[in-house]
Amino acid sequence: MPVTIYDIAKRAGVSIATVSRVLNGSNRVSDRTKSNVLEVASALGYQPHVSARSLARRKSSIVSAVIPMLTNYFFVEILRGLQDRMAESEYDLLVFACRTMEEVDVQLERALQRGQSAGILVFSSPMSPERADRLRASRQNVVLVDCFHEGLDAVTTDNVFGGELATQHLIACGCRRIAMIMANPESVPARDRHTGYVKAMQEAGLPVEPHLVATSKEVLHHGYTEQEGYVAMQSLLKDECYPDGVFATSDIQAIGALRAIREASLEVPRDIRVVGFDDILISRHVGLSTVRQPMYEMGVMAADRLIARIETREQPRGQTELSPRLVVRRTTESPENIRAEVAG
Amino acid sequence: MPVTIYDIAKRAGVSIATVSRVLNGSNRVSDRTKSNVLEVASALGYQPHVSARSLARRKSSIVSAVIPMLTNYFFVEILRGLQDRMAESEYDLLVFACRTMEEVDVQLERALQRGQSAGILVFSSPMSPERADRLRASRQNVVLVDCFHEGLDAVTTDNVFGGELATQHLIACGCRRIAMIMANPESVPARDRHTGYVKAMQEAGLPVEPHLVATSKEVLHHGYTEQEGYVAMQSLLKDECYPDGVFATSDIQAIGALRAIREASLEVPRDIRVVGFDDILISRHVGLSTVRQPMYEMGVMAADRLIARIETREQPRGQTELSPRLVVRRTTESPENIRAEVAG
DNA sequence: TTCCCGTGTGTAAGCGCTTACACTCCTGTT
DNA sequence: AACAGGAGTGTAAGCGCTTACACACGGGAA
Repeated sequence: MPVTIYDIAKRAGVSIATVSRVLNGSNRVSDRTKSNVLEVASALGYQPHVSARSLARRKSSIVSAVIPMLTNYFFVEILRGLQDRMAESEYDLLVFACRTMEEVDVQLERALQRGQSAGILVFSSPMSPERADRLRASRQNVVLVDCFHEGLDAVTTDNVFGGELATQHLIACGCRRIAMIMANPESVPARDRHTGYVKAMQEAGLPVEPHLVATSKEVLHHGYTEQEGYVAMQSLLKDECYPDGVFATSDIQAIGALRAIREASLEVPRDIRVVGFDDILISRHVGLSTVRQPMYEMGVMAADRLIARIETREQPRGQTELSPRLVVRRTTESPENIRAEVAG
Repeated sequence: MPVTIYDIAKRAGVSIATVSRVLNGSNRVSDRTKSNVLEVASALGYQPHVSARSLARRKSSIVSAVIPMLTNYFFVEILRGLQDRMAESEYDLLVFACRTMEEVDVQLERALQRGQSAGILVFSSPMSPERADRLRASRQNVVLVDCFHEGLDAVTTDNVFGGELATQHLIACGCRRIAMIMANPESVPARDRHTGYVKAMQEAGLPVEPHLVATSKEVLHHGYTEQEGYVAMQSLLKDECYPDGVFATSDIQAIGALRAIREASLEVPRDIRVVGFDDILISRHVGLSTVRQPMYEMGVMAADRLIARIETREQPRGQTELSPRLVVRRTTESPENIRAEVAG
């Protein structure tokens, strides 16, 4: 049986109240007693009982995160930011990972059923009215990450802007027939990135041709997969007048696209330039130009948001939108530069 | 303030004991009362208070997992198996992710400090005597995953056998100068895979040449990175008499190696055959031959092990070793087959 | 009828901790 | 010398739940 504050109290010759006060850093204890108690506690190897503590304090130190597609580097990175910040504030992270989008509601329900978490984070899950209602009805502290609903706290990136950045960059590289590889339009970020694409094209006076947009119908991972990128690129290449630039809604799709291009014996960036989205680990090594999402920061911000909400219940909605950043690499460099690089 | 069993009791006209009994599925309650209570409970939207419950039951429903390098698909996949199984048994998963191996001890300490978890899972962390002692001293339920220590429960794969499988396969493909790309030897699995490599080479009567083993000294991720694989392969290619087969201790390293080979204008599998380890998602698309670890199953087994230990405290050590499996893809196929495939 | 026993329910004592309130000293005023 | 007030500590009442034990009731055996 583990050591309790009673054991410490007895051994230190004080009451449990005093022990508790010392452990909680109350200043209403004499220095002598304080150091004595601390000494005994560590000698006994005392570890507070989390459940008892949160029961008495009427607050939990556990935060639940519902994460679809954890296989995705993007989420892992957010998770890291989240956890780092949460740890600083003494919160622990319960992870409810879902493989598919259908599983989201199941896991969400599990997370809500636990009740009494300090808060819940929901990642990248399109907010149907039902889902949003369910979340609000739970009366728990909720923060959305990479998804949005007015009426709920959220941390997102400006995906429209990201789409613009990518497309403008391709245009600046001299591309004129710019294609887009879209994830499943169920995904709001995918739609937003497409909006940015259209906006940039129009601003540049380029025609937006529907057959240049390859849209995934895949349900699994909302089509954010290597395979879907590969297939999409293949279909784009069928056209004898193939595109000279491609913007994919994610790096992993872009990597699939690169494979299709290579297999078609075309060369990047000479024949086709490619820009992805996210900036996952491997992109740097593959030399993929991309729009970097500040993933780690998203985690940090989400944590801050949630903590703020937990500690001061009533407060205005907080909706943070972070800006993505263009990262230029080999897949959009001008061929001369690359030759120079290889030579150098 | 949330609904408690008192509210239900009052509304249903019974005592809290009865409510509790109903909620816990005790059969010592009449059917009438039972259905009545359940009705009231759901009408009120009752959600049990986890902390109160685990305090009263003297057992927690939370399991902590300490995971280094969660960025790695391997871990995510194990986590999935783990969580699926844990969920079935009503356990929730607290995740302590570490980016570097140094962080392991920090997170481990955090996990242990929580105390009163139902159990702790430690992933892929070399068991120094101190670490093992710390774990045992905590008197908590511990299961190691992908690492080993006599005296602690563990779920591992047979890495020596995996190394043999890979090497034997390369030999069977006709390779004679077989190189190995090693992660940091700090990693026990890496060492074991190397042992398997040596074994297979010797059994085939092939010389084990030290300069054919490129060993990473990288600390981050123990060298299980694309970049380290890339660099290692480059160094192997410096030799004018370069290898005709390469076994890498992980797929991600193998992918780095493929890039180096491509950049050296050599062709896989014609000039060099490559085998990885793990079978991460992308390997299938890249066509990388590999030794598949049953990741999901590892998670499931680890969960089973831990649950067994939790529910029946004293019992013999349980150490499960799973067998990896060879997966043959393009990077080791004979060139004719590939031509056939492309044609077909 | 009396006794026994099984069934269903209530009472109350915790689980380990926090914290309001009460109390005891001790110091510094007046 | 009497007393106010603050510092330090203890007592006890919870937090929401589980569960041992007690008890009431009814039916069957004697």
